[in-house]
Amino acid sequence: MIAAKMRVTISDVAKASGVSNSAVSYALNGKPGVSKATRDRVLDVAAQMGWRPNSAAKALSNDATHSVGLVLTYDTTVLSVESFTTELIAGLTSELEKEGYSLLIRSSRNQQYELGVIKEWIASGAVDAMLVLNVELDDPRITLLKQDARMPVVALCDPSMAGGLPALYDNEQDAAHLIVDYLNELGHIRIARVAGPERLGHTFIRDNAFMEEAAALNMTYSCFHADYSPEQGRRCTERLLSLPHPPTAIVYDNDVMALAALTAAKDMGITVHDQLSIVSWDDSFMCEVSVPSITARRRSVVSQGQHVARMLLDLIAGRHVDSIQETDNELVFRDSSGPLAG
Amino acid sequence: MIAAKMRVTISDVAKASGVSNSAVSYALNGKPGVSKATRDRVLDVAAQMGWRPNSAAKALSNDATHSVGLVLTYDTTVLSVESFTTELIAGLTSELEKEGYSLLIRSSRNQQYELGVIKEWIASGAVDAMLVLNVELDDPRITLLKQDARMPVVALCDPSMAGGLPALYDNEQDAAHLIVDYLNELGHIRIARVAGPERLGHTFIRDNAFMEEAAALNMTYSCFHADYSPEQGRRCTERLLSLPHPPTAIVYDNDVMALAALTAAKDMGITVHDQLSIVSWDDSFMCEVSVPSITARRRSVVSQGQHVARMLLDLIAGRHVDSIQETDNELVFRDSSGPLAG
DNA sequence: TTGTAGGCGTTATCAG
DNA sequence: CTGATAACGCCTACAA
Repeated sequence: MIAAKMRVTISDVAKASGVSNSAVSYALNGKPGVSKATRDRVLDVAAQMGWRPNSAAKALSNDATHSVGLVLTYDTTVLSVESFTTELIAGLTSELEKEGYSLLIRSSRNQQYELGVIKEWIASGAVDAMLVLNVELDDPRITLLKQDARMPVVALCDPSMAGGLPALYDNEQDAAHLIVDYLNELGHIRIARVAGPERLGHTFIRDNAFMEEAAALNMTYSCFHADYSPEQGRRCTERLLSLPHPPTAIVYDNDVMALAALTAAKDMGITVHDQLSIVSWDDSFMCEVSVPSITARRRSVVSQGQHVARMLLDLIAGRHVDSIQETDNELVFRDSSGPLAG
Repeated sequence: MIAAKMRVTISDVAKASGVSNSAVSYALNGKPGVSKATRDRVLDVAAQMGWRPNSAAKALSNDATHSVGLVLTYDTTVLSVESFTTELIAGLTSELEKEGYSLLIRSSRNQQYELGVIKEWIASGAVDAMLVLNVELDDPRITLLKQDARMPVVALCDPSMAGGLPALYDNEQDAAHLIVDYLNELGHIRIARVAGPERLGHTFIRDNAFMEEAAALNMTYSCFHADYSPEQGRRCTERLLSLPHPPTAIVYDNDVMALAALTAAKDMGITVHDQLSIVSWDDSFMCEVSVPSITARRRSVVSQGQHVARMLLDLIAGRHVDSIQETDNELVFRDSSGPLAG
C-alpha cells in the first residue's frame, strides 16, 4: 500500500516551495496577496508537481460545483427524437466548456421521479443550475423550482408556461404561420396535423397557433395527437386519410412521424407531393434523404443548446436573465409538398 | 439577506434531535453505533427538516463523487451518428441511475483537448470512473489511462486496442461474416464497403474481417474510407459505381451513409435491390422507413450502454472486471438487398 | 450506546 | 506581503 494515493494537494505545494498554505492558494488563483516573485515560484512548483485543484474540496469551499444539471426522461419521447437530444447536448456542452463547466445528466422514467432528482439537486448542491425540458401544462417541476428559488433554472418552453422562470423559446406562432401560409398558397384547403403529446406545453401552443391561422385563411384544420413514435405517426396518417373529406396536406410535429407517414401514404396508394403534401415541424438528416425528401421547418437545436448554456452561465454569475425568443424560423422546401393537384 | 442560505446540515439535525453529530451520521447511513430508538428519531427529524447530504462534502470526505465521466468529441463523427450517442447515453444513465450515479459530460474538439480533460479528471477526482469512445490505433488516451492507473476505465473498443483496460466490444468478425456470407449467398461476387475513418480502431478491425471473409469466398472486395457524413457516403458511392467493374453490393459503416447511397444510386439511374444491394452496419429507424428500406445489422446500443455502466460500477466497487464481448449480432433483411440479377 | 476530535483540500479571515 | 486559523459538511476512529 505504498503509492496508491498520490494526490498533490496545496499543502504539498506549499511545503515544496517553502511558503504558507494560503500564499499558495492566492498565487494559484491569481489573487493579490503575494509578491510576484513567490507567485511565479509557486506556480512553477505547482506545475512541476502536477497540482490540480480537488474538485470536491473546491466545491465544498465555494459552494459551486461548476456543473449544470439535466434530467432525461425516457418515456417514448426521448428516443424518438434522438436528434434533438444529441444536438441539444452538443450545443450545451460546447458552450459550457468555454467556462469549464460540465453537464451532469441523470435519467428518469417519469415526472415524479424527476421531481425527486430536482429536489435532491436543490438540497445537495450537486449542480449550480439546471434546465427543464418538455414542460407540460401546470408542470410540477416549474412549481417546485419557483417556490424554492435556490436553484437557477432555464426552461425550454413558452414563457406562458415557465411561470416567470427565464425561458428560451421558439416562435411557434411564426412557424405555424409560415407553414400554414405556405400550404395555403399552394392551394390547399383541408389541412391536418399530427401533433405531439397533448400534455406538452409546446404542443398546446402549436395547437392554438395552427387553429387560428387555418381559421383566418378559411382552411379546414383537424388535428390528432400522438406520441412522436413512427407507429402512431403511421396510424394517425391512415386515420386522417380515411376521413370522408381527407386533408390534402398534413403537418407532423416531428420528423420521425413525417417519415412514417411517407410509407403509410404509399401503402394506401396515395402519392405524396401530387395528392398529399407532407411537412415536418422538425428538420433532420432524415428529411433530406428520404424519398421523397420532406419539406421541413429548420431550426438549429445546437445553437439553442448554446443559448441555454449562455443563459445558465449568466444566471450562475448572478446576472439577470430575461426570456429569449429564438428567431431562426425557416422552411426548407423539398419534394414532399407541392401545389394541390386539380 | 435573511433566508438565502437555508441548507440543512447534519449538525442542524443533531441539534434538533438532541444527539451528537456522529450519532446522526451513523443513523443516516444505516451504520451500527446507535440504538434503534435514537436512529428512528434522528431519521424522523432529518426527514422533517428535509435533510439531504451535501454532495461536495460527501465527495470530499469519501473521495467519491458518484459520477461517471464521458467526453464527447464533436468532430464530424458525433453529430452524424446521433442515434448512437443518444442510445448510449440512454443506456448508460438508466443503469447508473440504479445506484444513484450520474453521468458527467464534457465536450471536446479534438483528442488533444480530451487528453487534458482526462488528466484533469484524474487529478481533480471529479469522476469516479470514465469510459472511452472511438478508440483509435495507438490511442494516447489509452496510453495515459494505463500508465496512470488511478482512474477506473472501460473502453468501448476491441480488446486488442484497449491495452489491457477492460473493454466492451462487438464481435465485428462475426458481423462481417454474417454480412459477407449473406451477400455471397445472394450471388454477389464483387462487393465493396464504405467504411468509417481509417484511424478508428473498429474500422481497422472491420477492414481486416471483411477482407479475409471476402477472400475466403473468392469475392472481389474494395473499400473506401469516409467520415460517416452523408456527403462522403454519397461521393464514395458514386466513385464505387463508376469503377470499370463496379460492385453489385455495398456495405456502409453507418446508417447515414447508407441512406445517402440510396439517393446517389437513384441519381445514377441504378436500381437498389435489383442492380445494387445496400447493407448498413448500423440499424436505426431511418433504415426502416427509407424507401427502399435498408438491410442492416442490428445491435442494441442501449443495452451496450447498460453493460458499460455495469462494468464501470463494478470497477468502482473494486470488483475485477474482464472485457466482455457483445453477442447480439443479427441481420435485419429489408428491401435494399437482394439476389444478383441475371 | 454515545460524544469528541480530527481529517478530507480549499478558500477566506485576521493577525503579524 | 505573509502565515496561522477557522470554516465548508461529512465521515470515522477513539474515548467516555
